[in-house]
Amino acid sequence: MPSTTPPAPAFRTLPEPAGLPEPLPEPAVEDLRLETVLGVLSDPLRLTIVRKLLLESEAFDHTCGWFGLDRPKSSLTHHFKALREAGVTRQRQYGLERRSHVRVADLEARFPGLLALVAAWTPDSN
Amino acid sequence: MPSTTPPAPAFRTLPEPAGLPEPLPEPAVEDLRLETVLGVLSDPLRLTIVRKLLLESEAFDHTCGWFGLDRPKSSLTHHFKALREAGVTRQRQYGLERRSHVRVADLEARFPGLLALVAAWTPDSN
DNA sequence: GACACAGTACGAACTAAGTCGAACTTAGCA
DNA sequence: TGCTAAGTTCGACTTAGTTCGTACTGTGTC
Repeated sequence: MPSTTPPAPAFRTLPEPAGLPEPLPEPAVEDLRLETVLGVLSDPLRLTIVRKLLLESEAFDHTCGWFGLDRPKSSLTHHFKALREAGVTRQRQYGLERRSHVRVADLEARFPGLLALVAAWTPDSN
Repeated sequence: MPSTTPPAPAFRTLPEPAGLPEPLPEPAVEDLRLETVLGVLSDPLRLTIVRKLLLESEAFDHTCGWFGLDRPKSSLTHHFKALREAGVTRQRQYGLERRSHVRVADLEARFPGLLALVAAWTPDSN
């Protein structure tokens, strides 16, 4: 065989900085529900958000604005809240900004392999 | 370590019998969409159906009645159709009966690991 | 204090999805 | 021929979710 594909890099996580604000209310790891997580990920905009966090993170967490999504702010609030309440992302308040990151370890523990599918997803056909 | 957990049994597939009727209309493997599949699996009843097919199949495919679901027939038709149109199950008409089975190979090819999550799912909490 | 800014909360309008009864279709069988 | 059973189709209703405008909250800055 000419070249072997690497095992599964998929995505990486950045180390958690010290002295972070408390996360906003979210479900505990053991309360994560597969049907809820799948439901919240069955939306292209939210898949885009999670995928971008997994593959293109430049920092530990990111504000809504960083994603460059062309939707009214109230719509974005709605989707980021849905992701957090399903347990897919964690949000922290930094002064004015509210930053999100994916709960990689928690999701891998409960639903191993799910995030790799999100990372491999592409918006358009295919 | 006392005992190593087996790699990933998860579920098995039964061989396809010869001379089956043509499958009902369904998306091709390359047309399977992650967001659609996740959406159709974000329902406890449909997760129950797919999980039961994966873990408790007694034959290659099964009728709606086999599942023992306590819902009106028109509701069941709706859910089985949703699963088929999302590409999760394949349905064939045998005389009066319409039997379903999971498209294991197709789903594993497109979304590896997804079915293992469904197989590991449990209806109530956790 | 006044302002700009990031984001939320609320609510209304709209859309998609679930639920299910009733009527229909079709195969098998007596 | 007519019954029965498996399942569909249709339509009405209900529920849940999306979208987004407007008003609001809280922080930092001048």
